[in-house]
Amino acid sequence: MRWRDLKAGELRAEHVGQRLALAGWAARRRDHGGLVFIDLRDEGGLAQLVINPERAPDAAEVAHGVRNEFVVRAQGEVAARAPEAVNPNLPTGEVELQVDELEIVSRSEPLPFQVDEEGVEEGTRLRYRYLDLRRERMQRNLRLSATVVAAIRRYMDEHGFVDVWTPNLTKATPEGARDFLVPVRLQPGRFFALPQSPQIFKQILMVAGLGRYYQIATCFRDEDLRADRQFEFRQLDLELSFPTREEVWKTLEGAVCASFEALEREPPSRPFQRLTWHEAMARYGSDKPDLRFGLELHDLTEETRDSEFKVFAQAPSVQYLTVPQELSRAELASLEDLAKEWGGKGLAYLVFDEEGEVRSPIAKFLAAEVVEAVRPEQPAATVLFGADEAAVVARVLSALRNHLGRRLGLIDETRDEFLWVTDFPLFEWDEEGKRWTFSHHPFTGVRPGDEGLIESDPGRAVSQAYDLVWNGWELGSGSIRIHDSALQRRIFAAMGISDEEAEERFGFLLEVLRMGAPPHGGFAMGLERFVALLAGESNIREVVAFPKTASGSEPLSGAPTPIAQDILAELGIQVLPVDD
RNA sequence: GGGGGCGUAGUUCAGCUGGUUAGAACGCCGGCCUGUCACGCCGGAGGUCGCGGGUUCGAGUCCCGUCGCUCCCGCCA
Repeated sequence: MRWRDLKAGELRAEHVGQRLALAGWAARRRDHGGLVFIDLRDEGGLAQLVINPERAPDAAEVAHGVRNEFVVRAQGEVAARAPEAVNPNLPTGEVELQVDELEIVSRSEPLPFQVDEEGVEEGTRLRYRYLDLRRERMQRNLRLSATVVAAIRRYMDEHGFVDVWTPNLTKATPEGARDFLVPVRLQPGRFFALPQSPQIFKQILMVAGLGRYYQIATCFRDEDLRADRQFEFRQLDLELSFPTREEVWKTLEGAVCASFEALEREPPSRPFQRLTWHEAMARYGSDKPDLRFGLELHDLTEETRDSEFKVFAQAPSVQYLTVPQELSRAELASLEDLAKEWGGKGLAYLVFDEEGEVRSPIAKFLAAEVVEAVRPEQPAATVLFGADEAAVVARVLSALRNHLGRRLGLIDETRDEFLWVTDFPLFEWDEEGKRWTFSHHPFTGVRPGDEGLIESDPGRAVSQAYDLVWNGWELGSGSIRIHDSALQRRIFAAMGISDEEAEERFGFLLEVLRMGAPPHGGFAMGLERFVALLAGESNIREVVAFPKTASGSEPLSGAPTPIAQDILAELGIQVLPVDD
């Protein structure tokens, strides 16, 4: 016996007159005492079953006992609905199945929430994820995700990239994110780490002569979770030998556009825009600016160096952005709260009214030239200032810019702005460790000509790293790598890693680089972020089948759990109390 | 590690300056109903107000602690 001859959602006028079987879940039952209607749902959609006691008394008896989310199988004849009975809201709305036989295949307890209900708390949804995933939105997101992955694979395969599986049990790397560790029974006291990324392996594959590698790679990072961060996530990981940056970018642009096309959407225009990191920081205060709106930052450090307003005069950086309307006192107060939340000490502002008159607590301290320098072209505007360390100013004004962009409706939601941010600094200063550390990862190439700066002026050295940004979301990053062992050692040395230490941690990589390493470079794009944006979701949990909560547990299974003493003992592990 | 928000029926929520028996909708159970599609009508069950402590004659409401969920900062090579 076939369970079904057709998916419920595929029932159409062309099937009228056919006898066939449908199977699925009873989404709703409308029991008129005599006639019973059941909305049958399966992976294809909804179709209406009609059970008429005059036609099928046994089936009607069964139908009265059907409840929401029972699994049922119905056999009958497809019939056209009377014109007044057509449901224009359903693709199957012109037809229905006149049921002869109805069978309850599987019963269901009353559900903790209704499948068609909106707004159920996420904790409840995750606890009963199998019910949550029955919902149209989640079905759509999982299918969209599969379509995108298939499109990316097809694109990579067609462009000569070899899909290579790299290990999930790898060597712990003390740098970077915290590792998830895996004990080994055969070697008690030793641990594998789950990969934060296949970075080193893909570089080794280039030395091995693969030429072009890619993988849909699962990565693990034991860091705090966010709307756009999970413990484990997938990335489109790729690497090329003898590439230019443009070739890497072209590959990613191709994979992105192939994804749009697979979803039958207008792909973004190529090549994507490019900004250097310095430009991005200067104009937007962010290395992942949302380019769908303006509100650019402007520098005022020079003009306020000798200002009577000490806050400005003493600040290493003074910048401002101009909001094209008069903001109220209350709005300014809430913006100040936001500024403080992001590390600012306060929020200085000038409000220009319709007549161009200035209203501000600080106006009297500012030289007339300064006020004139920031005076907006149109009256009725507010100028917001940041004055602090350059990094703090950037962070605060960028947060204000994003907030105001949304709040004032400046964002054109119909636009898609893809952006390459290039020329990141090679190092950044680690205030805590009082040393230079890499800003991307330690294998990132140096801009040709900047090698001398590694020792003489590390902060000014520019890397060959680049990020891909879509509407203010960082999709991923990559770089042209170091393929020279000696240069790699200099990078380690600049970060205060001794030769011995470098040998201990990365010796195998240094060795690889000594045996005919071709120039290489690549990229890693976060798949869940990409898919979430394509799906119009602002949280990647909405495109992950079984995500972890923000506190790092998985409500359906209850993981993680404690492990029995005897099992731990076999691994040579003793659990100590952890103080928070 | 830090800051903000939320927690009342199975679900989504209401519940005022502390005051009698904590309400609504949907869902669930029973009854009626032959063209509904959020079917309709009648009736019913269902609550440790997250948990613990405190203040008070009296706490869903105020205070302290704690747990869970969530957003953000730090962190995320």
